[in-house]
Amino acid sequence: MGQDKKQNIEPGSERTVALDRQRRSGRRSHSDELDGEAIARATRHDILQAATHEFVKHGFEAASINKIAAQSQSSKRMLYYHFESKRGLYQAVLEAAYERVGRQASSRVEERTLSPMEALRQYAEEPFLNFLNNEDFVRLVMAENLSDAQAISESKLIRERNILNFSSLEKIWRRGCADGSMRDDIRIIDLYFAIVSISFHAVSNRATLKATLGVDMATAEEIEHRRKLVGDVACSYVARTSK
Amino acid sequence: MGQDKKQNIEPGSERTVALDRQRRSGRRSHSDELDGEAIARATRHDILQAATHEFVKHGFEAASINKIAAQSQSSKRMLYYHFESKRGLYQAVLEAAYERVGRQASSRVEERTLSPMEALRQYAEEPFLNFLNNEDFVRLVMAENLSDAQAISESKLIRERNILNFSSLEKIWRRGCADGSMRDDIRIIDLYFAIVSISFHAVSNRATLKATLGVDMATAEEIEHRRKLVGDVACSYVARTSK
DNA sequence: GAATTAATGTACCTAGTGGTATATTAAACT
DNA sequence: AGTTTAATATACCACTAGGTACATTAATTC
Repeated sequence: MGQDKKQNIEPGSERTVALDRQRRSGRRSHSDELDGEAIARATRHDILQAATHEFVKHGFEAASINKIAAQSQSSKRMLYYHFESKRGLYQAVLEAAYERVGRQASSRVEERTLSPMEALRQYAEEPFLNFLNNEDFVRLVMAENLSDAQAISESKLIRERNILNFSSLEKIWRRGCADGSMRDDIRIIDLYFAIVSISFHAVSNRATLKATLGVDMATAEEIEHRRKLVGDVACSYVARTSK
Repeated sequence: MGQDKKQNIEPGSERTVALDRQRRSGRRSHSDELDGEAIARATRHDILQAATHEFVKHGFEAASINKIAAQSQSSKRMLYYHFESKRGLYQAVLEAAYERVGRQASSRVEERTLSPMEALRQYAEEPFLNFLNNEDFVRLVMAENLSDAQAISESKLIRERNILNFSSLEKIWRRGCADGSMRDDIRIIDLYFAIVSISFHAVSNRATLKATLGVDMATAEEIEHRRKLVGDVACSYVARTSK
C-alpha cells in the first residue's frame, strides 16, 4: 500500500458544499450547473486557502505539501496539477495575500476637508489597522524576510505594486508645509518608515512582546492606544517646532 | 551502510585547531594539556555555533539536525549527548543569543552630564545599533514570533531578563519633565515601543523593503540616517509643545 | 462515434527526517 | 589493578518529505 495516507473526504463538511456536490466519486457530470472552469477555480481556491493556512503557520520550508493536501478538499495530485510545485503554490499564496491587503489599503483620506495634521493622523492609522486585520499577510512578510525575500523578488506582480500610496502622503505633507504647520526638512520616506515600523511591529512581534514584557497587544484598549500612538508619533515628528 | 553521511573531518581546518589537536581518532589522550571539561566546552561551543547558523537561516522546524552535525566539527551523536534534543539545542541557541545581546545592551548613557533630550537621543540609538550588530538575534526573534514565542515562553532565563533597561529610560524622562522640556502625559512604554519598533524593523524587514521599495537599508549613509531618525522621532514625541 | 483533452485517484519513488542502540575508547576513581 | 564513567563513532530505525508514473473518467471536438 502507498505511503501517502488516504484522504478523509467527508461529503457535506465545512467548506464549499457546492463544490462537493459536483464531485461525486471525484468527477464532474453533465447535469450539474457548474461548468468545468468554475470547478477548477473552486478547487484552486480551496487549495490556496489550505496552503495559506499552512505557510502562515510554518513558513515555506517547514510547510508540508502532504498536510496542505490533507487539509484541503482536494488531493496532492491536484495541487501539483494546478500549481506545479511547492514553490509555485507558495508564490500564488503570497501574491494573493498582497492582492488582498493592497485592495484594502486604497487609502481614501479625505485630503480636502481635513487639516494637514488631521489628514496625516488619518493616513498613519491606515497601515496600522490594515496590518491588524491581515495578520496572515504580516506573517508571510516576516517569513519572506527570514528567507531574504526570495519569492517576493521573483514576483513581478508584487514588485510593481506599492502597498501604501506615497503620493497621497506627499500631498498631505506639502499642504502642511504650505500652511506652516509642518517642517520641510524631512524625507517623506522617513515619515513613511516610522509609521510602517510601529504599525507592523505591533502585529509581528506580539508574541515576544507578551512573553518578555508581559504586554498583551491584542486587547481592545491596547489596540486603541497603539492606534493613537502611531498618529501622535507621525504628527509630532513632522510638526514645525516653535523656536 | 548507514544513511547518515560520513562526516568529513579534516584535521587542521578552519576553526578550533586546538580542539582538533585533542581529537586524534576522536578520543582525547593523557599527554594533552586540555582536560576533559575544556574539550567538552569546546565541543558544545562548536555545535552551538553551527546550530545558530542553521537555525537563523531556516528557523526551528526547517533546520536540519543532520546539517548542523555535518557543519560542526562534531557528530550527531555528540549533539544529542550534550543537548538532548533538537528543541533543547534550539533553546540553548536562543538563550545564548539573548545573553550576547543583553550583555552589549547594558546601556551606560551618561545621564548626569547630558541634558535630558540629549540623553534620550543617546538612549534611543542604542537598540538601533544593537540590533544592527546582532542580526542573528533579530532573526531568531522573528522566527520565535512566527511560532508564537513557544521557546521563549519556556525559558526562565529569557523571561527574567529585560533587554532594555526601563528604569534608565524612566529616569531620563523624569528629569525631562522636571526641567520642563518633556511632556508628562505619556506612557514610557509607548516611547520604548516606538524606539524599538523603528530600530527592529530596519533590520528585520530589510529584505522586503529592498524588494518592494528598492531601498537598501544596509548602506552606510542609510544606517546613519536611520540612526538619526530614531533619535528625532523619540525626542519630538516627548517634547513639550509650545502652545 | 472515435479521438482528444482536461481533470482526477492510487500507488509509488528516493532522499532526508529526528532520534537511538550498541560498542568502544580512555581518563578518573577506589 | 580493576572498575566505573564520560565521551565518542557507526550503523540503524520508522517515518515523512517533495514529486511522479500510470491509469481512468468525463466532457469536447472532429
